[in-house]
Amino acid sequence: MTEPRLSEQILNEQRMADGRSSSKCEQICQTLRRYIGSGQLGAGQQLPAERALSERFATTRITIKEALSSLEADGLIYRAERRGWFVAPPRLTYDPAIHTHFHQWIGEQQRTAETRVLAHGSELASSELCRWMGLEPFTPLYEIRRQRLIDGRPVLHVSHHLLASRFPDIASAPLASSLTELYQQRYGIGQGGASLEITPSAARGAIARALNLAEGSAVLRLVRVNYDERGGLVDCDIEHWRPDAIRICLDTRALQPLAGKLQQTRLAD
Amino acid sequence: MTEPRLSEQILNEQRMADGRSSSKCEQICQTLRRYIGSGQLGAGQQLPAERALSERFATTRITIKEALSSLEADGLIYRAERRGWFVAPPRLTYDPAIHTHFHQWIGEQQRTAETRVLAHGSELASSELCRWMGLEPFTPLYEIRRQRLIDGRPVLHVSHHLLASRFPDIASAPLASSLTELYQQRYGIGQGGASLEITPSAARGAIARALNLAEGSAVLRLVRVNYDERGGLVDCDIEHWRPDAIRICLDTRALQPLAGKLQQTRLAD
DNA sequence: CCATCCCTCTGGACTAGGTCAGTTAAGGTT
DNA sequence: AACCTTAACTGACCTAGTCCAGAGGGATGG
Repeated sequence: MTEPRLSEQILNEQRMADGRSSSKCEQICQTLRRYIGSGQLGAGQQLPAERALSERFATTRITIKEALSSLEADGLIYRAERRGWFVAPPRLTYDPAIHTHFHQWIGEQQRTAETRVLAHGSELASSELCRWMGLEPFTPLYEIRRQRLIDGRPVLHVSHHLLASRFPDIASAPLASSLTELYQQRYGIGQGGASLEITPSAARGAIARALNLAEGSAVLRLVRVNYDERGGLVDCDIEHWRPDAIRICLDTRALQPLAGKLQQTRLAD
Repeated sequence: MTEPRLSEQILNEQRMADGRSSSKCEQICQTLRRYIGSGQLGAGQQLPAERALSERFATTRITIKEALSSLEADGLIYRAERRGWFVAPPRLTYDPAIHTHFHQWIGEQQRTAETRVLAHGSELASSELCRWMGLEPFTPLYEIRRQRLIDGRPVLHVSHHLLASRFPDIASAPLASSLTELYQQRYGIGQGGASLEITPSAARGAIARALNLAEGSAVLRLVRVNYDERGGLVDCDIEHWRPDAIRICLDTRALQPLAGKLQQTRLAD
């Protein structure tokens, strides 16, 4: 038997995982994980302060911090800047193919949504936007930066970049509600699919602040270029999600019959 | 003017970002970022040791570590356990709709690929697998754990779970090459789309070791349930990617004409 | 009733070291 | 040429604090 077999190898691994005295940091993680898993710490509940935990686990705050960061990366807990650590609520399911209104979509998952406009104004397309949207340099755009909260917790920072030519007088519109609806009702522009780019990234500056995250902590970046029903360019959304807040689900079975068409579109870009 | 305007607000922010003396950690990040951006540190090149950096930046190793971790989260650099820090190569582009063979796909992006079998053997479907694959409890499966390397660097840990009934005598097959090809040539099973779930997660145990990552560091988990051309279930892959190694791209424009069908499929599940 | 001040609690950021365990390459041995 | 030993070097992981700034609650004053 030259090949390793699961029955031997994986059992060994499990034995190791159980038997081997793992690092202190990992022990703390496991303990907290069990508390959360068993429901002794419920969703939304606050954890003891870092200082308190470091005493109870007989270690320093740095080690506790590392353990908490690790659980945070896993999406089990989240931090609220200078307020404490909390058990994370379940993730939202995001299906890029079904683009309904944010508030409706959240409502369907029995959660409450809120949108705040951070800033908005005219701009010229940056080189990155030109690449994503396939634009000429110096194309005028209109930028809208928004923050979205679920159950009172900020989970998303979006920067919308609209084709200025298609959205005259957008500044006077109500920007805190659904843009999809606004596009449809005021400009007669409907949804006709999008091209997406999903990249694990790090939060910096305004984005970190908007999401209550530390500088440089991991986020999920989602660049979304939206098209109308006739395939015309509409806008580009740069979304930064708290990594614990979502799960992206999609199904390529429906795509299959059009694979040829898709590849043509890609080559044409 | 009650609404905030980008021209004021965002410029202020930029001024702040420039003018405000940011944290030491952030300064280190920026300096290294510039070195990498300008090409003074090229892809694959090793950074000075943490101790050396802490001297040059006149700070402690903990601060340096934090800065490096932050750049790691961004995908600019990566660590090789106890060997040092290196500038990360460009990300691979992963299109879930176009499922070609791993080695071919990597080759197209001018990189070299390698696959290692870690373990394999029979198993019974876990409760999670039952949920993802829509199986009855106690369904026999065959698990194959593999590690995939690009340009010699481990970037992916996959755990394949095949329907044992469809793959008799799989243990004797060459598992280090393409499974897609094996399915087709030996079992006459082709690719007919998949359902995906993308979740930011944390690496633990064997996965962290296989990817040369620290316990609890961020990874991208991709659960992929594959179907054949007639919509029959084939297998489920649980992929854990180094977050700096990929970028997921997809296009829902091709999906649009079939949106009705997709929703039906979803409801039927 | 409401605004304001202040005080306490929280995490954020940092210093200044330490020990331990893999990795690696150079040198020596067979 | 193939193997082993060794020592230097690396990050991993840890201790034991300090100081700071934001968040929030309670007391106070209008």
